[in-house]
Amino acid sequence: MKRRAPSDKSTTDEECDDSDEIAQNQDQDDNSSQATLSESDLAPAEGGGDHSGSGINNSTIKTALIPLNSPSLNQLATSLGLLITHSDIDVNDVIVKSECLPNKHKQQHAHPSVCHHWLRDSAAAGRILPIALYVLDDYNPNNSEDGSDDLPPNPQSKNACFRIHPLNSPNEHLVHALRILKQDRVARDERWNALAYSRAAAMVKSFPHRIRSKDDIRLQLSYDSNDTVHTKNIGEKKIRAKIEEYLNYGRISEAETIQNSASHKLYNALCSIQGIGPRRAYELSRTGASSLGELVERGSITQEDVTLAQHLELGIPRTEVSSIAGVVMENARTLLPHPTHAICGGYRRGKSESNDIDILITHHGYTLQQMNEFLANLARRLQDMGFLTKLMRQLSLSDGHSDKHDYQSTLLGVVASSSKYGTTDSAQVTFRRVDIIVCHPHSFHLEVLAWTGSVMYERDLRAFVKRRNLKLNASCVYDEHTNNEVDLSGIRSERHLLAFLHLPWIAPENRNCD
DNA sequence: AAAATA
DNA sequence: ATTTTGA
DNA sequence: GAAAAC
Repeated sequence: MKRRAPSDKSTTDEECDDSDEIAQNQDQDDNSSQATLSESDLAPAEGGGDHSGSGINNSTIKTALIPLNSPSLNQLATSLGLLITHSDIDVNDVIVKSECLPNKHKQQHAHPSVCHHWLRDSAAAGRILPIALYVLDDYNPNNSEDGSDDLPPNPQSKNACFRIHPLNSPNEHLVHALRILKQDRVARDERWNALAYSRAAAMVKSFPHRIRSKDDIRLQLSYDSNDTVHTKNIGEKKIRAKIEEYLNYGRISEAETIQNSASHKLYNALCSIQGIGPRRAYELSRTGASSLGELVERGSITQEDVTLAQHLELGIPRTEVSSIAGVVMENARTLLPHPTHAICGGYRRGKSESNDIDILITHHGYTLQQMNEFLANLARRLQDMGFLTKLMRQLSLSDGHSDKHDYQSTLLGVVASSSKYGTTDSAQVTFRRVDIIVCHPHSFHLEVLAWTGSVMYERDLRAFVKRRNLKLNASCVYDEHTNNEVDLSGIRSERHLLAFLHLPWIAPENRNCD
């Protein structure tokens, strides 16, 4: 994913063909975004007792940010005896100070109660969520599977997985400048600073209109009592200053300096080499060398690596992505009757050029074990025919099954893609990075979600569900405390999955947060 | 570097 | 003021 | 166990 140099100027529109084989049709009644609170939702939280604490006991004081434009939430908060005060940061928001149970951890209550995250999450979702997932006692995912209606996106959310991030932003320049700053922080091994810039860039990317002045930002966001604009993920100190500089002068001088520095260029070149990540690139780029060539001569890297990197740096047009996937699937079908597959990654997000090709394959009625064996066979087949030329992650294909079923379910490799009209024979081959992933059919939609990205979308997705004590990875969802896996066999589509997780449906083309 | 928590 | 930041 | 991979 990071393989893309700063010049990520995605060339424009190309109908993102929806030849996704994943069914994501789902009837949603789009009625009530002004959800009403059903009795059953409220009941468990009302332990009884007097008013000012009503049900929620008097341990700690937590705060939650709630948008004012959600009257039902305010009403709800009041009915629970929560204190609502105006924040001095943000006029459109209020701070709810609630007496709330300590979140997580073991509890020995006689009656069910919800953690304060419920309120905050409801605020984030812009609507009142069912409490089932927030009940602190035994959580049973099956009795809360109500959600076949999409939640609306929330442009003001701090979480990328609630916002819309189209492929092309009207503020591409600013976003690009922020990304350069991000890259620089990565290069300096300042991981968290880099994350902050990524978040800020994603936030800007989600603005639907061109920003020319602070007033433009106000239109989408909120301001505090001092008439100062405040935007989530854009702090008051550093990043705010950079953006103001941009608004005033049309550029961020630090970004330009970075972009012109030789060490920055060398660092990026190094990172594009397989097996060299931030750490080694950092080390090598400060050995005094000024070019890759020099490092090759010193023996730090090989010419072969450099040449391969040059191939892999080239964007892959959509047509080629689907034709490569076609070759893979054609061979897959000789080993497996009717596979289900999806092309994920940037392709699914609608990018006109991809950095690599992510193909996800499953099969109804197969176990993960069987899928893994299938993948090993597929790998061998693709290698034998000379299509798959390199395996980055070696699959141990000890054909005699030695108990140790150490087959893997992801294949990271390189294929030789003959650029179609290659009139000339040998020379017209381009090497492309391909990831082939197999999974259990029950986790298919979750895998699709995970392999579609973007990185920031995934990050915020997982951060968000974690606050409900759910852990999510590419292949399963489970309860953090009980370690019980959530049964996903009833999930019919990626969209259904998102509804199940109480997340809004963001079309893949709008997950381009990075 | 920013936001959440204590 | 300290902790968290995706898995 | 660190780095790199997604």
